[in-house]
Amino acid sequence: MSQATDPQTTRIPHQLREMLISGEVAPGEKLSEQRLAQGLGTSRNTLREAFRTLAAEGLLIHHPNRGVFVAAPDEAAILDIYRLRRVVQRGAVEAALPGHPALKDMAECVAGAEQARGAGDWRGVATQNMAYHRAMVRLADSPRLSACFDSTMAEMRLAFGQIEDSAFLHEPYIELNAGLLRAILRGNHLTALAQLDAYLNRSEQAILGAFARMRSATGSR
Amino acid sequence: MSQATDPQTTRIPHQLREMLISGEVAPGEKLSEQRLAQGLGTSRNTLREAFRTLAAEGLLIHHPNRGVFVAAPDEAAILDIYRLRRVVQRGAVEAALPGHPALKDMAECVAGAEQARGAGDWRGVATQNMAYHRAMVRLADSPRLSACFDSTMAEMRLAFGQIEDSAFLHEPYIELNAGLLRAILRGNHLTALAQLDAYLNRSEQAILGAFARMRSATGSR
DNA sequence: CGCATCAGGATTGTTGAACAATCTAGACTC
DNA sequence: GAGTCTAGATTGTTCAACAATCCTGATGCG
Repeated sequence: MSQATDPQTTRIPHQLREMLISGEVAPGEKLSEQRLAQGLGTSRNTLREAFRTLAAEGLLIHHPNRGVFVAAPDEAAILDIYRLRRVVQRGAVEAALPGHPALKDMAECVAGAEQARGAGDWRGVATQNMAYHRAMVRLADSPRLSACFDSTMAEMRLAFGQIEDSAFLHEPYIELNAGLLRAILRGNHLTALAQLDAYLNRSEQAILGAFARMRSATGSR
Repeated sequence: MSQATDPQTTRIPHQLREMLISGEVAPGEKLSEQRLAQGLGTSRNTLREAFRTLAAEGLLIHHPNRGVFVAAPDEAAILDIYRLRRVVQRGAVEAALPGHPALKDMAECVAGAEQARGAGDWRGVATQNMAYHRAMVRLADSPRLSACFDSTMAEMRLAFGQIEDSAFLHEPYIELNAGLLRAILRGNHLTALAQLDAYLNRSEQAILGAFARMRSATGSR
């Protein structure tokens, strides 16, 4: 999957991104230049270039003179992300045209999520759910908007990495996603928007709740 | 204004960004590592790190093994940017709450634009216009959404850098901006949305028209 | 004349070493 | 126990070098 085509310049950032969204490195963790460069088989300078790319995407945080850390979105970040989602995804639904290719992608994500649920693969459900929403944003036919939304969704992955990523955080949304898609396909934008709001509110609450439980379980800060 | 605090790591990208949005380097121009590093008083490696940051923001384009170029948004990019603007700015207007601090910023931009027009400073009018719209997006209270919008607006600067940046590309919008702000302050969201659409359509057409004239004037491609 | 081929030079990609600047951790003092 | 200080580790930054790639112009052919 991740082959060496252009090598290094493109491979290292890709590889790093994979490590981040797969949870191979934990949110908040410090990434040592020396150690990581050795681990990736590259030099410090090349790795630092990749750091800049990922930092600009919001996946890494650069503290001058202190090092780079895996982003660890907190409650404020979640609120921010959902404010963004409300704006972007509402816009996408309103822009939806019948027969748009992204609608097929969304349908496939719903099917894929159901299949993953059947296999008890909650991580797969989460992945399909994210793919579903990214496909939804593609309804707006704006690569720039999609790019912005995609990196925001990658940040969400880092949020999930901090909380217990259990089933009930994903299971309820399979049905909501399916219903929302049906409303869009039916051309019923009002219903679709209402269902989108319902999804976003419920999802946001669930994540914030998980954060609250984490705070009270482990040390406060 | 641009002093050396954290030096280098933050100064070089800032300085580069200034060069880009000020038009000191032309859209499409190739940036030689050796020459630019010397000009900025830094090393190739440090400059390359800055390149990565700016490339992630969309201001520079990185062609592997060929070099980095100043982004030169074309017609497709303009269409894309305006699709994004429609989604984001509509969302911001809908989210606007009475008394929001950004409303004062918007008012100041309108005043600033009128003043610049009085002085015949069209570049100043353009700057105030952009600041106005960025303030509008701040109505949504989402730093991430604002960051996305801000870098998109920076790209617009590069678009203007390619066309004749004459008065009529900016003058008409001072009034439209003022009217739109009044509608928001009045709490009349429907009128505000209508005026926003009017602004976006007119502005988009004007830019695309300028592009068309440029194409027919200079060589096609 | 147009076009393919092919050096040669220039530029980017990438690394390793080195040193300055800064931070971090642990020892020490009071 | 709190504050201070030193030593070590890490980041910031540069340089020099070489491999890989691209670009330019010259050459030769049809």
